[in-house]
Amino acid sequence: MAGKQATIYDVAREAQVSFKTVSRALNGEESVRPATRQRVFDAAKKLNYTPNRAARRLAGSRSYTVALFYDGDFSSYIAGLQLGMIEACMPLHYELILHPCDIDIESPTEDLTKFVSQTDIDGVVVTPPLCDNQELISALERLNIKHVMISPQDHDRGLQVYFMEYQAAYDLVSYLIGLGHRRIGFIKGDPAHSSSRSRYEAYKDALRDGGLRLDTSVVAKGYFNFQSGLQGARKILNAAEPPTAIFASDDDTAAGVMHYAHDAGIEIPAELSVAGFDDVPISRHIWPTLTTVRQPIQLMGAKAAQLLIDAIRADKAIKMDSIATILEYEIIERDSCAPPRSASA
Amino acid sequence: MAGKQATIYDVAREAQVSFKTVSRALNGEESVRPATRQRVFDAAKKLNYTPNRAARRLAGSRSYTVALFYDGDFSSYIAGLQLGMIEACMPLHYELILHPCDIDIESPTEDLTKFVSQTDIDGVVVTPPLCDNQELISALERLNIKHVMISPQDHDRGLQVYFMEYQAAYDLVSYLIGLGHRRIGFIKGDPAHSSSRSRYEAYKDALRDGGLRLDTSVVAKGYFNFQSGLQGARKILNAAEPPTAIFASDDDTAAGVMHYAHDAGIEIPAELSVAGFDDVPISRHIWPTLTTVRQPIQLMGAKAAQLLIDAIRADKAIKMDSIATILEYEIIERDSCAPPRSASA
DNA sequence: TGCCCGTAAGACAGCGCTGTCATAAGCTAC
DNA sequence: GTAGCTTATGACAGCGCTGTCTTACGGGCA
Repeated sequence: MAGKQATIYDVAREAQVSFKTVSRALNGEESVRPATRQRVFDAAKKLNYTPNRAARRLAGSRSYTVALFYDGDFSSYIAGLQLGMIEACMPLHYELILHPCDIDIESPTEDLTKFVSQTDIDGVVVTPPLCDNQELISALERLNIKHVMISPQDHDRGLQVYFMEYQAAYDLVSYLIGLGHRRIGFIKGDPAHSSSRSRYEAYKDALRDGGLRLDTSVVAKGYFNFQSGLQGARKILNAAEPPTAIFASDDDTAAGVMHYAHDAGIEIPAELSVAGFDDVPISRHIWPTLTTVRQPIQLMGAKAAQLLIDAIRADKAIKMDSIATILEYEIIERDSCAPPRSASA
Repeated sequence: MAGKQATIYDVAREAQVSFKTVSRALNGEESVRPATRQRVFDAAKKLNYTPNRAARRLAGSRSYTVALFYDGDFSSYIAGLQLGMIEACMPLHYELILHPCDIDIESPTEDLTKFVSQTDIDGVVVTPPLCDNQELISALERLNIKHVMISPQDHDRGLQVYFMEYQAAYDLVSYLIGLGHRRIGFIKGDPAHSSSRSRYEAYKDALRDGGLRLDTSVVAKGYFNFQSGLQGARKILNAAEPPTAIFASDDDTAAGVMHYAHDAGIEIPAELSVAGFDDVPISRHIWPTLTTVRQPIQLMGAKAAQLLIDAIRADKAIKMDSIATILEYEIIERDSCAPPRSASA
């Protein structure tokens, strides 16, 4: 049954090295010969060894714990990042703590400072829009807390994981244009998120490159949620000259657009094409199924955690060269987009 | 910044006793003179002392960590439980670990045994369907690991948190009958979950009590997912005598039903009423919005964590009698249900 | 051949607590 | 006043690791 948990001494005996060497090998420190390292790994595996977290924390200056710092609801986006992070943390024997930033009560920076001093974490993954909060990022740098940003605006500073948002949005709008749409509406994302801006820029650029002109009467503000979709659709579809397609900045917003269209008796995709962004589960469950861009969310979480832990370890161990990890996206064609009626007629 | 954390030695010096006496006083052990105890408390307070958890864990027998044990996807149901648990654990200085049970690779019992031996957790919250796995629950009892079950089948064994599933489902079906429906279809939940059975029983009982007869040609199997809804709807709506309403065992399934109906050109709710169960976000985003039963998921998580930690702390007497927390549910009326056409005509 | 130096591995001292045992202090009973 | 007991307090040894210092080894170079 549960037997006794193997200790570092057991592994040391098995691998015929001192326990300190086991510690070094397992923590990815430099000065261990590859052959020795392998022996240690084999022994650890054979004994099914897991380091005792309490002991590591007590003895070391590190806590072997990283945090996921987010703001707002625990959305499926955050859930996906969390799963990816757990996946990456587990084999490296790191723990993950979730930290919802209580932005209503105090500034993110204060909240973070308090949190870090209380929990003694080694690093943090910062999600949008917090990763674009200059004050917060500066505080992290000042406190010398390792951090990885997810999809930040500024790609030249710090550790980060992102994918080509602009390019993805550009491709999606181009796809709609390719379908024959000449009037394409847009619902913006939350202005606090930098990706909102890049998606909007991509939309404008794709229109221009497709020979179409920007008409702000079919552009609505939004906040990456269902409500925004509802309201944005109301504005856009009641414009003097309504569009034949709407690109919503995320899937929840797109769901809102579709909801409004259904209520108004507008057929999708015959009368209106709708495209979203993210590929969260709802995009598959909604009717008709939603054409969208797949963000590799879980993978981003995993990469972020890896990058973070590498950085933490690099303080005294193997140095990592990569600063940014750029991931692939994919346009998922489903049923909510089709050529406009005028084109097919 | 965060100053240096005071240790037990600092408190001992301040209170002019040995550090062991501090430990005793602070842990509420018997043999400490009241005056001494008071001195220790005052000193601890003055220095703003908090015991170091890593050290306690290492030296003592407890880990101050609990786990959430689940099987399958990280659904919004699990996410809700997690949030509730975090909420309850934080103020009690307990940590939460997520543990997805790798049911494909090995038996839940093996997986759990390995997990427990590796992580040294003090307790675990077990979600459906794992909480109905007799072997697993017996293993927990045998290993003397404190555990709380969420919505288990057997309400007479162990610690648990649940709400009146049967009653809720009964009420929902009665509501449909009250609307005038005489033929009501049903899509079952995953047979591995005990709640699937109670929902089905409730459906049958409500039909009977409403003077309707059970017709298995409008009952379909299901697995608490979108696909099941799609398939179940195909079977039920193509029956010789299709129903005017369908009660799906959960919201995802209901979303599948609605999807199929839309594809088939069946109007909701004019031609078909659809009801779900759970009140997950999709029920509000789908069109039309879904009538469902709200489970207090997050609250269940919080209560479960509380119950668990209480049990851990009260370790002295191992109580085998069950302690249950029963929570309230609520029927949420939205747009997917209406009187059947025949009744309104 | 001998010296220097870099690299791999070991020795050892804690980290801040808890558990166990030993001891000092107090208290009763004669 | 002292044996015989209870109760309060202290001493001490770890828990299983990490950090730092030290040593053993081997290769390059004059």
